[in-house]
Amino acid sequence: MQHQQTNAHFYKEVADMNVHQQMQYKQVGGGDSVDAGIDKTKLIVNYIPQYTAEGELTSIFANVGPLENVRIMRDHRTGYSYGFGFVKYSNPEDAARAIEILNGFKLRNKRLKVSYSRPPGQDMKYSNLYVTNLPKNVTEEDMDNLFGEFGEIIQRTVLKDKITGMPRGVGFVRFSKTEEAQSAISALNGKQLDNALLPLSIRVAEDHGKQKAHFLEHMTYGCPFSNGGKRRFQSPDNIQYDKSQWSLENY
DNA sequence: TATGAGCGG
Repeated sequence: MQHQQTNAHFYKEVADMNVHQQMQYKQVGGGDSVDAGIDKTKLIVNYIPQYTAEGELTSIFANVGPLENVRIMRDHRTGYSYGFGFVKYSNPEDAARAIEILNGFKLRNKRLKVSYSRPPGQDMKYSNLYVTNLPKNVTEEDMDNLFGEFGEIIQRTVLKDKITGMPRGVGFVRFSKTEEAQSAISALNGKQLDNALLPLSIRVAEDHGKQKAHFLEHMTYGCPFSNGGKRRFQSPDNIQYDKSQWSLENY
């Protein structure tokens, strides 16, 4: 029984993640399964809160080692953040450590997900699926069992009624690859599940992100409280966050 | 009928 990691704080962070995140973490930590041709200095950061500036992300990631580049992806007109970005380190060892240390890092209302960026040109388009007519007692685990055989599930949610907390029979499943999502559609769309009133309906989810960015652009247009027609979201570099939660000296 | 933000320059 030998553990490589001895840091209790880090274990707690991992324990707080959901099962899928832990699987992903092990995969990255294990290395072999995702190695083929990836740039070991380039990371993708997901679940970046709105109103996070590049400077703030830099101040977090630069604690691990020197950076080449930090970028948060935004709607180019409104500046509305898509909630993910890229961090490039000078050294691959630092990038690996950043995954270990900062994956799951709590930033305001989110937990950052830090992982290696995929090689360019790998196709993830149309890999997010919108599912309806799920059984009313469906759980996240049921979703994993139902969809897991068609590929690597990146993320899934069962939408719940805001008041009762009961599943609404609606959910999202995001696969790693286009063809995985496609095969799930072909196999499961129209399938009658036990406990469900109607046959499953599965479609590629629409890209509401762009729509929302566009909508918000019109919100600020001509609004007396907007900043003089400069239709950009403020991304202050001086947002405070609680550094006490993640002292790097422990690592 | 639809979340939160999973792959750019």
